[in-house]
Amino acid sequence: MTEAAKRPTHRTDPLDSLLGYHLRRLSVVVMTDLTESLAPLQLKPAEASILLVIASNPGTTQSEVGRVLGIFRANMAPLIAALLKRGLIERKAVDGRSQALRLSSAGAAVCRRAQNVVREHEERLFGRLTREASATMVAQIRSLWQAKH
Amino acid sequence: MTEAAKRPTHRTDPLDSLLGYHLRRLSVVVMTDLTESLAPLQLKPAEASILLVIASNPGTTQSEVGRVLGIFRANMAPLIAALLKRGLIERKAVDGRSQALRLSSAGAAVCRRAQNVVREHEERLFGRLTREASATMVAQIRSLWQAKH
DNA sequence: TATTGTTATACTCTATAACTATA
DNA sequence: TATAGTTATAGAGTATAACAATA
Repeated sequence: MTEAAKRPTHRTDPLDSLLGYHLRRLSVVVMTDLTESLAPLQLKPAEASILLVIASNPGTTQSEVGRVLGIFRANMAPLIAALLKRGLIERKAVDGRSQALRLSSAGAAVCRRAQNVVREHEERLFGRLTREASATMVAQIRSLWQAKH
Repeated sequence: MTEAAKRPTHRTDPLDSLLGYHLRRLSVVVMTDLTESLAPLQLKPAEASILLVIASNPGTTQSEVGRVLGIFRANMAPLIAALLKRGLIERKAVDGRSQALRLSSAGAAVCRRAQNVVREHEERLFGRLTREASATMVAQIRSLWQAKH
C-alpha cells in the first residue's frame, strides 16, 4: 500500500459528499491500475488507446484519432512519433498534409495484447458491479459529458 | 470549445463501452471546470481541498491532511508552504516535528468563498442528476474504491 | 525504528502559442 | 482561410528516493 493510500485516522473529510471529488479519486485509481497493467507492453494508457482507435479505424489520420480521444494535436505528435519509432504503426501520405495510419503486424499483435490487458483491468476494477449498474453509470456519465457541449 | 473537445466526425471509438475510460474523461472535465472556477481565488483544486480539510479539522497536521486527501507528504510540503506564504493558514508546533494547522481569518474567508465555488461547481456539473442518482453514484464509487484496499 | 517534514527529481496528462506546409 | 503536423513550453497531479530532525 502506498503512503498516500493509507486510511485516515479519525479526521473528517468534508469532501466526502461531493460526487466530483469521488470521480476524481476513483479515476486516479483507475489510471494507476491501467498504467501498471500496460507497463509490460511498454505502453502508456494514451498510446494503448491510440492503437485501439487505429485498429478500429484503419486509414484514419492522427488528427482524427486526437479528436476521438480528446487529445490535442500538439500532444498527439510525440505519441505517434514513439509508436512509429517502435514500428507499431505505419504512415502513408493521403495528401500533402494528412497521412493515413495503420497498425503494422507487430502493432496488431501488441494491440491484441493491450485489448486483453484492458479487458482484465476493467474486470478487475468493475467486475463487482452488475452489468446493469455498469451500463447505468456509463449512460449517466455520457449524458453528463454531453451536457457540457 | 477547445480543440480537443470537438466532436469526432464519423470514426468509431472502441473505448466507448469501457467504464474506466468514461470515468477518466469525465474526471478531466470535472477538474478543468473546478480549476477554472477556483482561479479567481488563486487556488488550485489541491489547495482548496486542503483549506476545507483544515477548516473541518482545526489543529490537524499536514501529514494527516495528506492522508485524508490521498496526497503524498512530499507533495504536501510545497502546497502548505504556498498557503503559509499567503497567510491563509497558521502553524503552531505540537511537538518537535508535528505542527498544528489552522486557518487564519483571511484563510477562513477564502475558504468560505471556496466552499461556495465548489457548491456551484457541483451544481453546474451534476445538478441534472436526481439526488438519488447522485447518491447512488457516490455509493458505488465508494464501494469500488474500498474494494481496492 | 518509525514518523514528520523537506528537497530533488521524474513522469503522465492537459493546454496554449507559434510555426511550416498544404488544402 | 482553414487544416495537418510539429516544436516548445507550461501547469497540475502523482510518485519515489533520500535526508535531517524528532518520537
